[in-house]
Amino acid sequence: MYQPTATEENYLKAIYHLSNTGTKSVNTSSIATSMETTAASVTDMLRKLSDKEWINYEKYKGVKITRKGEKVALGIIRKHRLWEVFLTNILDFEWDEVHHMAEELEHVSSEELIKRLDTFLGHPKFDPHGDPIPDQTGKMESHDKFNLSAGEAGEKYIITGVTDHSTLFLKHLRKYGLLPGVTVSIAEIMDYDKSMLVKVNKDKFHLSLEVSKNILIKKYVSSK
Amino acid sequence: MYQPTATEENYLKAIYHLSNTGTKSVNTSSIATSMETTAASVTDMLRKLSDKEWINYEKYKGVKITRKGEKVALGIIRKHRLWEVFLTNILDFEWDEVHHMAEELEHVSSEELIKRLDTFLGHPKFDPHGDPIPDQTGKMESHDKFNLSAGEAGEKYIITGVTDHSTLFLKHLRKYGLLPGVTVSIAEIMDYDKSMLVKVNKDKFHLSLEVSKNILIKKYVSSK
DNA sequence: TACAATTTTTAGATTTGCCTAAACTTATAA
DNA sequence: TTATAAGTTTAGGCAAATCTAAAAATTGTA
Repeated sequence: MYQPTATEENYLKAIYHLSNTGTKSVNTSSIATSMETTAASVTDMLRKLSDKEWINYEKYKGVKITRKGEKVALGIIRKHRLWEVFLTNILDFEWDEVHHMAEELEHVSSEELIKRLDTFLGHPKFDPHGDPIPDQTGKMESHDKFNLSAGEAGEKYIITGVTDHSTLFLKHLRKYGLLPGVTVSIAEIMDYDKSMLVKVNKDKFHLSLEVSKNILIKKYVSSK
Repeated sequence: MYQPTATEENYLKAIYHLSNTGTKSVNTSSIATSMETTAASVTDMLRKLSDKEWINYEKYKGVKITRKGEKVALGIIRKHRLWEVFLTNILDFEWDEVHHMAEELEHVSSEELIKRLDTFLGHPKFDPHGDPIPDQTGKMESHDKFNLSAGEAGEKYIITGVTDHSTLFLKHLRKYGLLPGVTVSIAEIMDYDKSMLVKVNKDKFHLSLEVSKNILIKKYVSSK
């Protein structure tokens, strides 16, 4: 059993995320893009990760994360998301401010620390962006989410998350109060560009398809 | 202005601490000992720290920290001690468990994070071991402390800190409830070995000189 | 199918932080 | 005062993570 370096942890996290977007094996260049580095650097690292059995790697054939590697990745994702909850709920940061800090905090190694942080925060199931927090064994909730862009006029929904995690997008949504947990109803969907008029409390906003595609929702059901 | 690496921060912290124990300039081997590395490695690093003007370094003549370097060191010490308060007061760790975790957390870079943590914790002036926490400008309280070994029989004191920060010593004191803030009175001082009988609440303990030398106290004054 | 375009890997360097061994300074003691 | 001990620096190297440029493999297409 090896102790991954912070860099190795970041590669495994990236590979894990890329594995879950497409189903097939992940290729070098997509990792390079997501890590903002070169393909050559990725190849170097893939050999190392493979030696340590966190991935299965065959030259020119791409990468598949192993169960061991997935465990490492889920551990990091758990830490990242718990720290995000801490930063927003306890230190009052906005949801668009916490990512970078959590990227540093996630590499603090103590398991006991994260266990106690989890307890202190009340065992949260989702982070401020609506992403599920894995438990110590790596399990997490994944309640059926769909895009606001697929919602119907006249219907009422609850925001559960986002698919675009960029600061720009998160800030944009914050301006309208479009945060996880908030109830929105679709007043009207425009035929010509699929943009929509939505009602949040007493406010009405016009959302482009670009925006609604990146908001995740679930059906509204009264009382929880 | 350079951004120090975590390693550079650790060297500056060590040099700062060594500067405050003795008054003269710090030598290579004492840094090597405290960093648990070799003299050769230290020499390498001293050149780098000197280039960045965090220390004044002359070959064979030892090192003096500059005002710039002191600022870096105090920033790290501030972070370290605030995180220690967080770990003990909020996450309920014992005072002998927090050092290693704080060593990692102190290198998380966000200034805003530490500012908010400070506010959340209620602007504590001392860490769990009684060491003063520098404020944002580097200032800190340094209330006159003296060693329990210099206390007098019959007198009452309040524990304010320790000079030995080893886990072993801290655990030992915890067993007796000898923590900062606790009131102790000296019942008797043995002539032959300077060991003492102390009363803490209703309990009486025998403390060796070895132990009493490493406990810091102030005079007891009723109400506050 | 063959060759051009794309993707991936290799080769060779660089930087940071560390090491050992050897050389060099400074301090100490006969 | 000079030899030896103690402390410090230099030289040469290593591992991790990165880079650019060049070579090799794969893929796509005429």
